[in-house]
Formats: sequence, C-alpha cells, structure tokens
Amino acid sequence: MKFNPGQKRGYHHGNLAESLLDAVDELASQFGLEAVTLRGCAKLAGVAPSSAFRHYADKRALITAFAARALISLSDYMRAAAERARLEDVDPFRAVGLAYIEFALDKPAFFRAMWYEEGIYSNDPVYLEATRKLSDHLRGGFADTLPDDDDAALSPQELLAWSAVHGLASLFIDGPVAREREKAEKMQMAADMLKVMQPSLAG
Amino acid sequence: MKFNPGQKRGYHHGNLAESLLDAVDELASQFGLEAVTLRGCAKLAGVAPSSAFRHYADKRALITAFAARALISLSDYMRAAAERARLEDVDPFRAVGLAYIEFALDKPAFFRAMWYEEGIYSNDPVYLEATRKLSDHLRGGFADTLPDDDDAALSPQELLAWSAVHGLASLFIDGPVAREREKAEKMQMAADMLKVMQPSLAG
DNA sequence: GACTAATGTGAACAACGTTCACATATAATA
DNA sequence: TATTATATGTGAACGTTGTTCACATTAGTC
Repeated sequence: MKFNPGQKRGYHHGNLAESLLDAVDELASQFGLEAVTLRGCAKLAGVAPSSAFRHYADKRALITAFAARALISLSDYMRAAAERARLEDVDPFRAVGLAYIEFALDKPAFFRAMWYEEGIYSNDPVYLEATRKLSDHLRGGFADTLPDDDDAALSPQELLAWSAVHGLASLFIDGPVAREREKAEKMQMAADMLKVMQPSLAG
Repeated sequence: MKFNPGQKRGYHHGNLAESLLDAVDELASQFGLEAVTLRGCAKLAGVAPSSAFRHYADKRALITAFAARALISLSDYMRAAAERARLEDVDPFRAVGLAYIEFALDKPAFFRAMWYEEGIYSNDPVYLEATRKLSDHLRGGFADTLPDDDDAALSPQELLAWSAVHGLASLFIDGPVAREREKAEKMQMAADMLKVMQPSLAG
C-alpha cells in the first residue's frame, strides 16, 4: 500500500504525484509497460482519472517521469556494484557492465521505459539530467562530479563498452538471444562477452 | 497508391493483407510506430476497419507481420552490403555492421518494430524464422544455408559483435548518444567503434 | 447456375486519454 | 478568527481506439 502513503482518507491525497509513479511501477512490473494506463494508475492511487492531470500534463509526461526515476535507479545500482568491486579489489568495469545487464533482466519494464523514445518526452530536463548521470557512471569515473561540458564526446572505447553492454541487455529482453536460457546462463554469457572485449579497451 | 495495387474498385480488395502491411509501413515511417492505428491502416487501404480482422487476428498480429517484413528487409540490406564489400575486396564484417546501423538510422520505425517485444507475438513462426535468418547473416557466413540446429550458441566474439552493433544503433535512435549529430558523423563514430573492436574479434 | 467458402460492411461495445465546470481542502492575508 | 486565494480532487462528458457480430457481396467449384 505504498500508493497512499500517509493513509490520507480525506478529499486530498497528499502525495499523488509520487503515488502515481509508484502505480506505474507496479503495473509495469506486473503487466508490462504497454499495459500501463492512466485510469489504472489513478485507481491504484485511489483517485479519479482526471486527478492525474493536476500533476502531469498528460500520460506521456507521467511515463517520462517514470523513465527518469528508472534511470536514476539504474545509476544507483551501478554505483553500488562499482563500490563493492573496489572493496573486493576486482575489476570495476566488469562489475558495472554486469550490473547494467542484470538490471535489465530483473526489471525489463524499467529498462524499456528508459529508452522508450516514442512514448516519452526525451527532451524533458529531468529526464535528460538522469541520462547524463547514467552516462557519467559508465565513463569509468563513477564520480558525481565530472567536467560539465555535457556532451563531452565519448571515446570509441567508451562507446564500444556502452554499446556492447546496452546491446546485449536489449537482445536478451527484446531479442531472440538466449530466449529459453536461465538468468544465470545469460549472466555467464555476459561475463564471457566482457572478457572477450577486454583487449579492445586496453588502448 | 500501392495500397490498392490492382486498382480493384469493387467490393473485394484483392490483396488486402499485403496492402495493410504497406499501410503500416507508410504510417510508421511518417508518424512513428506508436501512431499506427488499425483504423488508420484500413482507411489507407480503402476498406472498413473490421475488414482487417479477416487477415490478422488482431492489431498485434498485424504489427508482428510488419516486424517480420522489416527483419527480412534488414537481412537483404546486409547481404547486399556484404556482396558489395567482397567485390571491392574490403572487410565484409565492417560492411555488414555499418549496414545494420545505417538501416536503423534510415528506418527507425522499422528497427523498433523488429524488437518491439511487448507489441508483437514474438513466438510467431514467421517472425521467428525472420530472426533466424538475420542471426545467420550476422554470424559471418552470409549464406542462406547454415546448420539447422537453430539455437546454435553464438560464440562470445559473435555475441560481442552483434551486441555492439545493435547497442550502438539503439543508443543512436532511442538513447542520448550523439542526439544532435548528423548521420555522417554517426556513421563515422560507428566506423571508429568497429575498428576499435577488431582486436577482440581476432581470437 | 446452385452451393460453399472467402472476404468486406456497418453498427455496436467497452476502455482509453483528455477536458472542463464544479467541489473541497489548504494557505495566506486581514 | 474570518475572508480570500490557490491548490487539489471529482463527475460527467467527448472523440478515438481495438474488437465483435450479424449481415452483404463476391469468387470458386461441381
């Protein structure tokens, strides 16, 4: 019941914007992103459909906010993996790459929402900021403070790393690769791919 | 006017199944995949909305057929690129990889439909066969006759190659990478990435 | 030319996103 | 506190969508 946190039973909900995001989370996780409906979210939050428009311009804006939230969630997941790797003194790049892929396998609806170009406002500043944060985490620094010349061109090596990891995640959840395999096998395939990629990242 | 090829003005259309696919093509190219509507396709084909259901079980089946068509189109495009490369005696892998990415840039709606897991019947035999064909073309053989043990596991090198190319294509059209860049610049980035990947594919 | 199967139609239905005049609660001001 | 302004939630409506179904029209077959 995180859809009405304060148990506000009165006329006003108190935290509807957040609760609607929680509802998107719930419906997308259970039934897929395509099954997310404004009316369904409103019902989950215990509110009339029209209420949603007080907080989001339209459905697309709601999905955009959800996508931004998902991006930040992935960033956090990757940062945690990187820290763990540094403590255990293992390759942090490998850890971050595997985290990226594991996130997609565990929360496919989140991953799809992040890159749902046709269904979100991909120029929304909050969404854009979230993609920048994610991109920074991928560039090997894993720090929150990086040069602010935003579109700092990615090196070919960085581009290869991101593309390979992103591509494998996509092929796993939306493509024909390893369809019937267990998650553990997929993660093994990912690890093998990362190992093979190593020579290309050295230069 | 390829939506009513034989100019059949009578009660029966004559080639509605194909014409509906042409209509999806047209609408998706012009307005995006999300804007494709059964009613819109029917109107383009000059037919009542309900007529579509004589040829496709539902909208999802229509989109699935379109996705299969797009897959075959990409396969053909890649095969042509490979043949051209062999004639000119340049690296065929590079040519195929670039073709994959160029196709995505030129026909993003087609590319999205191919991997639109939530919006198609990804177990449809026709669709599956099209993915198998595409996968074969990527495995370096570029031949139509390969061992038929379908799910022949991809080697880590093959997986890396497909993932990198697929990932970059996805990041270009649905991600925050090189958003404002011209197509030529993107293709240059792709070429650089492929070159950097070379050492990993040698083994 | 009669019968059957295939194909197209029109009217209906429920669900969806969205709007808008209105109701109610909270905050600010006096 | 009483009044007012603002923020937030409601209910009924609208147009559009996917889908169904009884019916109309055509094509193919003996």
